[in-house]
Amino acid sequence: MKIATFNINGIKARITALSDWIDDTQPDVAILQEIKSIDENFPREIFEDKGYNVETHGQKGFNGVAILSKLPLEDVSRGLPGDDADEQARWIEATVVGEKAVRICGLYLPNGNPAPGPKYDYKLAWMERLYHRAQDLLKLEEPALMAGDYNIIPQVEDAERPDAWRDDALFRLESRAAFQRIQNLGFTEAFRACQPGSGHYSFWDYQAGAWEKNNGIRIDHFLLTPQCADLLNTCWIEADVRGREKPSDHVPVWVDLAA
DNA sequence: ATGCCTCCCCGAGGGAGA
Repeated sequence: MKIATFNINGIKARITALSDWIDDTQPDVAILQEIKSIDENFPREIFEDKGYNVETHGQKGFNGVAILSKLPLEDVSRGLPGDDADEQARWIEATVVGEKAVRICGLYLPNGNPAPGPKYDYKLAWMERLYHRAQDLLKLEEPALMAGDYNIIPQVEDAERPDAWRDDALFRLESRAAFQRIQNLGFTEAFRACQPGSGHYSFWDYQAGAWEKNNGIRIDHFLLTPQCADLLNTCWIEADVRGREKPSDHVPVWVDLAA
């Protein structure tokens, strides 16, 4: 089962690029972030016509997540538990049943800048809720993954210019510690399990020729439960998508599971 | 980089992103 996570930076602006990418790569499951659309305006029929089931959790103007799947999406749940007052659409989960059942959680973790400040407090509080959801997922002892735009640069080798990010919400020690703390529960970070070394990025800013200079960061991740990690064949970043016509500023990250 | 683009809201210019 080939599963991709992709922050598309607006479904309206990315319909053509996303549609072409789906046609070319044929993911079994595509986990999307920043659809920037309410559910009613998401062009679901474009993807249904390609054979995908579509589940969205959108809101007006920004944020918004979705899952596309060739296999049925079962037991769909929207919103990260732990704060009923949180109105931001950043979490969706569903079960996909192939050779094995896999619980798929799609997430768009808050950016958190400027840090410190209320937006950074929201990021850390959201990560605390994520920690608790991760704990509950582990208790099921089943294949499950949490994938998406984490807005976390895990290590210095995940940025071309780490010094420029030192005090940024994506790289501050508190942010990285919160991400590591979730992994320490027993999750496998799929890309690092497959590929050591520096220079592998999933985001390049639109500004100042970041793509041309390869001034990127790696912030889109897969975390796998032990039962899911046992199924991991490979994980890779499809970086060349960033150089295509009218690209998102993120590129797809993939896992191939024996499921 | 105190944002050099891009996206959204709409139908001008501001908020948000990372």
